Amino acid sequence: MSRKRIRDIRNEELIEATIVAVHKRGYGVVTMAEIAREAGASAASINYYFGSKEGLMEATMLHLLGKLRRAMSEGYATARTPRERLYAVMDANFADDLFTVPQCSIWMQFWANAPYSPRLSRLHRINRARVRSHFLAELRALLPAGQVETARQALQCYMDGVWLQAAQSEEPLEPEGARAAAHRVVDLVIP
Amino acid sequence: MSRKRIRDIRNEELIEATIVAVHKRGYGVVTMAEIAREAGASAASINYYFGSKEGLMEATMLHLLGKLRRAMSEGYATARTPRERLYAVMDANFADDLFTVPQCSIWMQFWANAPYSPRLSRLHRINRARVRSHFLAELRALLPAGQVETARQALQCYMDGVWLQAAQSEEPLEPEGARAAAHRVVDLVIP
DNA sequence: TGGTTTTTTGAATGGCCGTTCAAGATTTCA
DNA sequence: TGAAATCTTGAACGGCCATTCAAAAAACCA
Repeated sequence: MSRKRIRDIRNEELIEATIVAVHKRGYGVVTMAEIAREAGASAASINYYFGSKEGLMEATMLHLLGKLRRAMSEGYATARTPRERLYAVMDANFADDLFTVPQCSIWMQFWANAPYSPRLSRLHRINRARVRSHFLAELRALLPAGQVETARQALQCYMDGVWLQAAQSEEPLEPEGARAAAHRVVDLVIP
Repeated sequence: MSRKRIRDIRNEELIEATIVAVHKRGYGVVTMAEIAREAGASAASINYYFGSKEGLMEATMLHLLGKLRRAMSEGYATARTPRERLYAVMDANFADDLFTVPQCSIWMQFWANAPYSPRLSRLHRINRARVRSHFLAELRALLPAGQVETARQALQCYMDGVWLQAAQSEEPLEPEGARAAAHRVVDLVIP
């Protein structure tokens, strides 16, 4: 029991430290030593737990993707109509505990590096396909077939674009405002 | 005369090589030697012309931003109505000689690294503000004041999102299709 | 053509980083 | 409690890279 615990605690601590350190310095520049310092540990212990720098990055993204997936499932559980489910997808992406500058930063770094790392690009593909199919399922119930794909692209690209912009922000974000704006965009696309 | 020429020729060659090399390997990972090899030159000569790796990146982005600005000006010259000018902004962003995988890759790397480089973030701010004001000017003529900001965000984030997605593509892009899709999105937002 | 300026580069410099490993500290549990 | 398993880390290793510099090569011009 305890054997599992320590590993889990360290994993979480190191992943949190990774998010902060990568946000501060950038994926390509941050060093193992900096991440370790952020976590109050040593660079060697990161390799003990994650095997390599790339392994740590993969674990960090897995952590964030899981958070996103869970947030989306929760929203789906209470939404009753297709439109409410579209809102729910947006709300999950702009949830209070996801839509923060450090996490948007990480996402940005993730996107930028996915093309050069098979392990990251695999995660990227899976996540994107999942969001895409959620959108399509709801839009098909709301729009004539010919408009579904345009609307999906508009909404999905909008979400990515908002994150991209958020990663550049020098002030704390306003998740509530982002959700409200996203709802208005949904309403714009689905009159 | 010739003195100017050689410098200009090398600048252009090295910038083209930078686009290709960064696309292949990623900004954070690509080395001066790789860029030099792509250009058929030596790493030392890059420093002779650009002073440093950061200088080269700045010059490369300046080059791309210039291309975008010129494409946008040209489109504006022939557009007659606000809606046509919105199309023109989109068409410039998805122009044949801009909307290619290597160039979208560079843009992605640019976005990801802007927060960590004052020189890059300055360029980023300037460009974003310019696009923003173009959008606002046209949208104000087409929508009630209360809807302008939502529509602007929808369109601008859409553009960024499309580039973000394009940077991940493993096949050549279809600029014509992207422009058509962008027009449909404009029509969705401005009925 | 010959001297001057501009361009090019190979080699040297100085530094940094991810990973490994052995040894020590801590925790576990019989 | 004491041996075994787990965790932690300082130090060392091997490698790589941006930048500099002196000297050669090329271009220019009088």
